[in-house]
Amino acid sequence: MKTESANGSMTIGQVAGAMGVAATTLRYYEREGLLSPSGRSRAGYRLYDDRTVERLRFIRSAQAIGFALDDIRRLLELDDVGSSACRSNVQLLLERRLAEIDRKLSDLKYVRSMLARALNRCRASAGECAVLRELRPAKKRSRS
Amino acid sequence: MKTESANGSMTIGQVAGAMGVAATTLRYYEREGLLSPSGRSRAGYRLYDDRTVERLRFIRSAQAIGFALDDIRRLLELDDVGSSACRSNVQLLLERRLAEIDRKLSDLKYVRSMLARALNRCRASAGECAVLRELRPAKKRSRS
DNA sequence: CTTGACCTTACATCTAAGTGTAAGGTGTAT
DNA sequence: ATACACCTTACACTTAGATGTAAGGTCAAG
Repeated sequence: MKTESANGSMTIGQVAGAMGVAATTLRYYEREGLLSPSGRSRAGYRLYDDRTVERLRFIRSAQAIGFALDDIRRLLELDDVGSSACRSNVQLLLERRLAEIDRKLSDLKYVRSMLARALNRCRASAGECAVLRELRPAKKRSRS
Repeated sequence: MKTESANGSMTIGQVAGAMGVAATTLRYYEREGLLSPSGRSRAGYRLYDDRTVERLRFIRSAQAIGFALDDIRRLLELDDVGSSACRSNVQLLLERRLAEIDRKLSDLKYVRSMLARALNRCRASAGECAVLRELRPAKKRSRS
């Protein structure tokens, strides 16, 4: 197998390796209509180009923040229709999604502040815990 | 059933109604060790107080931004040990989680910018689409 | 010209997070 | 005292998002 990846055609394994996902996952995404290879080799191997990689990055990011593949597919379809199709409901859907993202953003900030508060309480309390002291026998404690 | 909810004891249905989750989901969370009722009535009904509601809010927020219940349980456990337990690994875990949240934050910003860009393209393109014009027959278009 | 890493399809299985169902107890309003 | 909304447990089922398995084709290297 040619190990070219800067070019516009990489195999499923190369994409998978580059993006840290399983090749089977890419086939799964294809079945679900999220990500098609740009073409096939004579032997039937899937061939991907750089646009596909970008698309995959979007999918994984959207997934990481809690979007279902089904939602993500719809978002990608919006992008796919390009400038040619009707826009009235597209706009509406995008606006709803942005609002949803902003809700997630505030959830994220809420959870973050909870954890940060816990971490502060943790750091504030007495410097070291008993177990940790046990593990470092020779070091004398600086402040009683 | 007494319909008191400002007090420190509400039934599962009241909590569920207030938070917009199914009562069965609360029982499920209990089985999974995320959320216990503060007590039981003589008849065996679960009774929840305001702290439980706060906890539920955290669970739902964390879930919304893509954390698994399993992770959330661990985070809640950190909080539960309070100031009494050993802290060495707790601190480490909190720091890792905060880093993860910050990663999610950048994913969120990335996806948000993609959608916002799409929305802008959408708004910029020709004002109205054909279907929308069809639907409003009597209104003359202001800028040909 | 065969070995071994990679690819193909099709189908079965797994996990997380619920949801549904059955069979029964509770509490209060009429 | 009975209807009705709500609660209980226990267990089966569902859905999303993969993962694993079987049976085979492809290709560069030795």
